[in-house]
Amino acid sequence: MTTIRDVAKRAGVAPITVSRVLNNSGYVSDDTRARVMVAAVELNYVPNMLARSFRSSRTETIALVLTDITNPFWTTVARGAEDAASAGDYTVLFCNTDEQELKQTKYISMLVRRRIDGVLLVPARSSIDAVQTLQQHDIAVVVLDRRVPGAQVDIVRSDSIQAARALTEHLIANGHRRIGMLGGPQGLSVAEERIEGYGQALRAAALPLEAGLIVRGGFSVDSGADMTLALLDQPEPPTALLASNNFMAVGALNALRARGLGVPDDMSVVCFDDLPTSHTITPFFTVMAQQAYDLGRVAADRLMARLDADTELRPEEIVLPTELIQRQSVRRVES
Amino acid sequence: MTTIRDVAKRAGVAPITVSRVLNNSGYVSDDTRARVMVAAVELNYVPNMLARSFRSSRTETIALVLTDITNPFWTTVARGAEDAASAGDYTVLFCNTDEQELKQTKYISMLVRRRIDGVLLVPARSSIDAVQTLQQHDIAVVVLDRRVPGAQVDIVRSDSIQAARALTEHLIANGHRRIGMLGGPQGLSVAEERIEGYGQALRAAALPLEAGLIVRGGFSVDSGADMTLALLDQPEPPTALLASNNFMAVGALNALRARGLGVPDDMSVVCFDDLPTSHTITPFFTVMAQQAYDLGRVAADRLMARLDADTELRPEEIVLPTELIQRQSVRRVES
DNA sequence: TATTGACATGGTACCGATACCATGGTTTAA
DNA sequence: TTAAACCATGGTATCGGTACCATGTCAATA
Repeated sequence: MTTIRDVAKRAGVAPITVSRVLNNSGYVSDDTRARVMVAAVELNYVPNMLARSFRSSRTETIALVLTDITNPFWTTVARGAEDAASAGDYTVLFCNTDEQELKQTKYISMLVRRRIDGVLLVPARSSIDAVQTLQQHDIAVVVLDRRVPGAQVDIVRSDSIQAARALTEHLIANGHRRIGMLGGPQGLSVAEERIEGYGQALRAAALPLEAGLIVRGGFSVDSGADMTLALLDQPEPPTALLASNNFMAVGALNALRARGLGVPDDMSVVCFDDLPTSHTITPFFTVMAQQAYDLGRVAADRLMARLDADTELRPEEIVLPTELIQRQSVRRVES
Repeated sequence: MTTIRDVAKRAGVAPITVSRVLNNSGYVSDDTRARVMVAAVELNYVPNMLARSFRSSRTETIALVLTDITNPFWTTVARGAEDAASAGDYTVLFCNTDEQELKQTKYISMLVRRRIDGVLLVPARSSIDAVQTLQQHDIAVVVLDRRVPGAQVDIVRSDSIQAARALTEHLIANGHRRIGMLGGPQGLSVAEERIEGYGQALRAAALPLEAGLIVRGGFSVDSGADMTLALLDQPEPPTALLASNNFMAVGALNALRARGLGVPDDMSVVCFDDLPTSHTITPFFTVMAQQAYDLGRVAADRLMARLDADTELRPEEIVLPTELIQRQSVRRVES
């Protein structure tokens, strides 16, 4: 394997000069630069990033720690982050936590060992530990999608309260009075906020907030189905459901179908997070779409800004808008 | 930042002994091991993988170079690869080529600079260059999904010819005589093989192979729509379509819908690669499903076997079975 | 008893780049 | 004219681990 020294010898300069040429740092005359370039090409020189990173302690790598890459919402976020990082000459490492704190801890410690430059983190729980561990090791962090109480950290997210409120109001405007809420895990900020927004809309419409209409579970198809069945088994079931994400909504649909109920005829269903039109054959759900691609892109840009900044940046909160897309899963009822 | 030397000093041993403890290599007495462990914990020692990788020239990292992570087929492959790699203590780097050779070249060169241990490669074109570049730099390669003519390399793939033949036979068995083939890009082995299997089925059934019924394009929704329109504009359009992947099939559906044609009433449609049930609300397409998760898992396992092997392994071809899943997109016609 | 090999530990060099400092020459400003 | 600032290049140490080789103990074996 040819090294910087081989190139230096061939070009008749010192290794450090080759380094300067390759990194565009310091002063190098055009003549020397050309000679070095030629020598490098002739020797088919490939820089050893390990050596460079080791010495300079910059890996030019960031990590995206998220919950589940198989959810198209996160896939899109990942794509946005990768495109932005790639444009800034950073490489992205993806880590799936499956919403499990243990996996998250394992990944975080791996990232610290690797001396990664920065992390885009979707915290598995809203615990502050992961953020602190990273910050203690001087690794830049941008949190996505969720708040981390008490942490001094950048956050890029959508306005969940407002979005949930708008979705709920849409149902109310269509005459629904008993709306079931399929909530996310306890203690997760997005989950709490969506429930909060739901509550705000009910209060604003002077509708009763029934605890029995709010159920909680994970962001998965199975959980969505379970929660739906629980709501259906109530003495007075809701006429509409608000699912905290796309997978839950699909689960709800499955559960309703199993009970012989149709959407929207027997039950209206709305949810967060659209499914890409390339996947769903017939776009069907009325959804509150988050700008998934932008979420990833903006977060990556912020992280890189932080990495390239000369001075420490003040933590910032960036809130992206959401968009209500009306389709066929809501029926107007008489109220 | 505490180093191995700090730990050694505290434990009263030589740095190399600490290294032995941390890597479980060589002989270390239980007593010494315990002392070192304690010292490491007390000092909150975090190994520097950069230094280790630099010296040992093993990064414990593999890359998955694929065409488009937003296609759920590839997402699933990625998940399979990551789970397997993770179990073997390897980290995975994902790279999207979008089927563009330029991007692929850029990524490959980045991976070489990073001295990655191995690459799972879905070649953007069936060119041998990428494989050779990697092998020249002593980076292990396993090719996924596609053949690379002339390359001495492991391949993990499904049997496309057989699968396409079976799909076509399914259409023929349902009375279809004029079957349109939405083919993939020229020169891509999977694309060619699917067309080949289609042809075999026609020949076996003594049906004419009309060149006009075979169109080619990319593995995208838009391309699927374009190809479908081209077939519809023929003097005697087909009664069934075979799409070379899931996205093309969605595109076909869109195009048919735009022309006011229904599936399966006016046109039967089958395709390769299922869409996950968590995404599609109503599984609809009759598909030839590949074992996407296993494809990734098996490939990663093979790559790791290659990396851990003492001797050079002979290139192997691993072919995974596919499964025909019948749903609602095929209509029986009178023949 | 002598030899062998498993066990346990350490010394030193080195992986390939860059940080830091030093050295001249040339140009510009006071 | 002289100091300061810029330009161009090099020497050397060093980042934090591991490879390689050396050394010594002790039990098993011939």
